Amino acid sequence: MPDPKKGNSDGESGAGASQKPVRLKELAEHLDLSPAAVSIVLNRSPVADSIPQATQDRVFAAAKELGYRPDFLARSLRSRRTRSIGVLVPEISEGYAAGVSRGLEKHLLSEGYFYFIASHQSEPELLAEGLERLRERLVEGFILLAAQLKAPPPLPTVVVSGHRALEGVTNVVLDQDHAAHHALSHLADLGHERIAFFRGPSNNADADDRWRAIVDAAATLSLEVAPELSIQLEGLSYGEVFYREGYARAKELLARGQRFTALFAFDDIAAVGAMRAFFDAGLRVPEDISIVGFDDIESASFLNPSLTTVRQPLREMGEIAGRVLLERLGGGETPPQVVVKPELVVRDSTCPAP
Amino acid sequence: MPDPKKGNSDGESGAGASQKPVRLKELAEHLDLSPAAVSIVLNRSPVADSIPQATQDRVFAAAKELGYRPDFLARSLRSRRTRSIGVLVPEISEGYAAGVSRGLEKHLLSEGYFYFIASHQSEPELLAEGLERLRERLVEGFILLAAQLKAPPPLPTVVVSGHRALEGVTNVVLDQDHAAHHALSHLADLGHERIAFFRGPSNNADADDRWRAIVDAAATLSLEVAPELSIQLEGLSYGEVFYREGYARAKELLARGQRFTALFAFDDIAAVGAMRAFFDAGLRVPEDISIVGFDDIESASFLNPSLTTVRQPLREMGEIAGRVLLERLGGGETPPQVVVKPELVVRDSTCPAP
DNA sequence: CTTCGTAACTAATTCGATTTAGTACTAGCT
DNA sequence: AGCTAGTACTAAATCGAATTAGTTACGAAG
Repeated sequence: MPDPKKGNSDGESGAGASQKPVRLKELAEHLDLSPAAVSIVLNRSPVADSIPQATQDRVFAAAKELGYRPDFLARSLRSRRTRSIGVLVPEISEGYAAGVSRGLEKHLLSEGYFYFIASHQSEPELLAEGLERLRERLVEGFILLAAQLKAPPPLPTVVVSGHRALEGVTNVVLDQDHAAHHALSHLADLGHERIAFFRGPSNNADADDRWRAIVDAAATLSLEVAPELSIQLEGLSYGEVFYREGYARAKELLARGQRFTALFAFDDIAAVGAMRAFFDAGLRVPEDISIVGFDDIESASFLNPSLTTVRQPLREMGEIAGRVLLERLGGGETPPQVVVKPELVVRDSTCPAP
Repeated sequence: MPDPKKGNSDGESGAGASQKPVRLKELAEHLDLSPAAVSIVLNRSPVADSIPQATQDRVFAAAKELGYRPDFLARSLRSRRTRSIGVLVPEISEGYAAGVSRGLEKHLLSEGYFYFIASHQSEPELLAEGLERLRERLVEGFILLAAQLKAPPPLPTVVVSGHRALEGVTNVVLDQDHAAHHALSHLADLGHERIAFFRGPSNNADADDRWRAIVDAAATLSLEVAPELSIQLEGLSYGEVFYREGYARAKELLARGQRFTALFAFDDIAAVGAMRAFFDAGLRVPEDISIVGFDDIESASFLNPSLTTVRQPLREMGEIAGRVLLERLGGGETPPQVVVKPELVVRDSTCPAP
């Protein structure tokens, strides 16, 4: 006799009712076939060639009718493929990471990959722990943002803004030399000679390379990088806001009492903070001080004044990271490095030196 | 004779070498015990009481020595628990979603949960598909941001900014009435009578509720909500920037030629866009037009002028979402709604009406 | 001296799909 | 008739751990 569970002969009851999923075995019984046969058909495995089309059609029809979905865990356990990747970002927040993250989805989702995300706060221990925990979950690869890896990770990895060549790792990096040259020659053209610099925090993957590029470019342009105008930004403790750091360091810069007519900030966020500090000190931007940022975050063109900045194609870098990792996972070879080009976006925060 | 693979008798070779993981079976053989016994000890299952402490110590020591990590898939397949949750946000980007996302990690990671994240672009079909794909991956629950659910999802769910009461769903919402009242009474106190409004896009979960709250609050304060000053923001197509929408709608507002002295924008991003439009039209903020935003995004206090806004405790809302979901998953009861309070942050974008 | 109880385990099943090695049957060829 | 070659499948092993139902050995109680 029929037991008193709610009868649902339709497999696909629209409402989000949580009826228990159909299993391969049940589907097979329904079809009067073995689970093996059904699996073979559904996965279009090579052996399926010998199975007549009529049967195959029956199988697909029944699978659809009963709403069969292979169990992800069982399948992954067997195939050792999870179609998942792990993403570690410095901080889930505005600015840089947000820009890159937007690009990640593009290729991944359409290929059936999902990603776990977590933050590493620019701390090596957190990064290492994140890698380990994600590996336990059998992700197939990593995408890391602004991470300073010491050793090659155990899985295919793409690092956005990674400057160390490591076995099995593809670095997606901006051409920092071009970037620095663009920014500084723009300032030089405007007649700026006393230029202040925000140097990136030591725990930032781009900081050293960008600084080196700045020093090189300055030399080429016969500009001075004055130590008394160079400010080292500090990394943030968890949850702090980087705008504040730009603000504080700009105040410090002003307190030094040194004359300068322009600031090249490490990134847009710090630039915005600095701009605020200059306003608070009664200075005008750009009339008294020109500011060049870095990144071209979404808000950059809407600020007051709008921000002249070196544009990193953040979103594109995210897309590249996703695509390159997929290629790797698909067995393709990938280069140790992909270099993307920056672009100087001149807006209203720069003008000729006073 | 030993085969020519690199000998590693130490289980824990520091470098990220990808030696194949130790299995329960191997560990058991090493210990000269059955896999069952080892499993029982390691999981501290009740039956372990009858196993002498000495043996237990041996097991733990050996597990550590060999670097044994239970296979996540095998374990999950058996236990039907994945310690994963699914997060769907409107867009991985600056502003609202970034703020909330920052709060999510707090409780989840420390409890061993990771989350998949994907965007739903405020489109019901993408949301539904995301839910389905994530469910296939056997996430244990969902956290949704600004999602408009039609039907209750099949798993424990927390919706941040969800205004529909649904079975099994906890909504974390802002008290929109307080928010509207704060903002409008601030403007009323400053003598503003002709106030323009940006109404949220129809695909935004907060839009209707907030608009209703605004209309109610205006009535209470005897303020007029003039149709000719009310502008409907449009939802965005994939990848667009919301600043631009604020900018465009503000231009449209100006083009109507109606006098107004203040704007209450749907959110900070739209407010920033509008501010830019006003500047471009030769208007001053706040002297000619006061602006009140909504959210208090990270940059709000660093803008020029800094933005008066209704603060949503975004990060806290994220934390709450994570905590509440964990409680649910742990078997606890959770309320259908958690209401958080807004706060008016008065900065420099508002001043007495001209 | 048998029986019971318990300590200390182990064997076997289960989770749900994939995959390899077979098997039964038919058709064709000599 | 006997043999091969397909065709259309199925049975059983596998992935790696968790769990239930036993099993063995030993000491104590009757």
